[in-house]
Amino acid sequence: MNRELLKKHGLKITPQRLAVLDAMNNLHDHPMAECIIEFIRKNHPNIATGTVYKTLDTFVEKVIIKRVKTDRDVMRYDAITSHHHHLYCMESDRIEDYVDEELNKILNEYFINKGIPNFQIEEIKLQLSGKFTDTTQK
Amino acid sequence: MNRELLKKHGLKITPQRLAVLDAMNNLHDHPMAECIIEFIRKNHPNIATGTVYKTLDTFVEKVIIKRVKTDRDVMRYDAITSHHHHLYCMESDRIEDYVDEELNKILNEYFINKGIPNFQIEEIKLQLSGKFTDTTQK
DNA sequence: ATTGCTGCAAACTCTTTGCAAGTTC
DNA sequence: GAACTTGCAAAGAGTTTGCAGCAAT
Repeated sequence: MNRELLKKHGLKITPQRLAVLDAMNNLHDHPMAECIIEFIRKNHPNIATGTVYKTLDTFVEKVIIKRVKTDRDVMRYDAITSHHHHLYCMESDRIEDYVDEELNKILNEYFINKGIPNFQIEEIKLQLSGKFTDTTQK
Repeated sequence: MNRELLKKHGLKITPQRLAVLDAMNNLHDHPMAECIIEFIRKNHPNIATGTVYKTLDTFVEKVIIKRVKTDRDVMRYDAITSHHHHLYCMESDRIEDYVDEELNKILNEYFINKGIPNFQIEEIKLQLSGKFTDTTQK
């Protein structure tokens, strides 16, 4: 539950923070701040832009969410779930998660054996660029 | 040579464009626009900020360079060389190229066999986040 | 001569900041 | 009541745009 999530990270429980978490749970497509604000304002019309940005920053700091960025556009945010990669279409600017444990295993083993000089790996993330071939636009 | 590169892409050869290309050749660390401008102004003090941005956009369009973006900061640019991945340190914000043909081969084979439903892959790129363990700060 | 490019400055977008007033624990 | 959080509005950074004049072909 969201209240416990906040408590766990030593954050005070406020309607604004709950609203941002709620938005993150409901907006699945790596929303940008603007979408999050728009979503929240439906039920909570007076929330300030600055508050949402501050809240998102706080959550990023506490690793409740992560930032995502493509080569083209503004900041987006990603609720933390399992370790996943991104499928990205340049044309539509759509981003989808891609989870593949088999791939993670291969990559982990590969780098454990090989290593990289002067670099200690903490996270391996793929960005697969290309085109979505389904018709349902998200 | 830079002049031929421009000609090949149907772009007029101008001192400003040559200067941007020269900067890209000399600045190896995925420079941001600001650094590029600063570099160029050493020899070419009157170049306009807007011109550099326009030139970079033109080059991105013609695929002479690419955009790179981390989760934190501004746009950076990357001279096109061979297919490479990125090592990225969150602390220092440093980015290095990582070239690994063996890895590319493994990834290509993996995805040729496996495929992704509703997605046609055009490019596979890794971002390896972690820490640089050498002392020479770039 | 034609087309394309540059410089300039103003405008724009997204994000951050400062602070007084209000909430949460 | 102490510490933190919010709303607001203004400022900031980075980037884009419009256009008159200039340069390249």
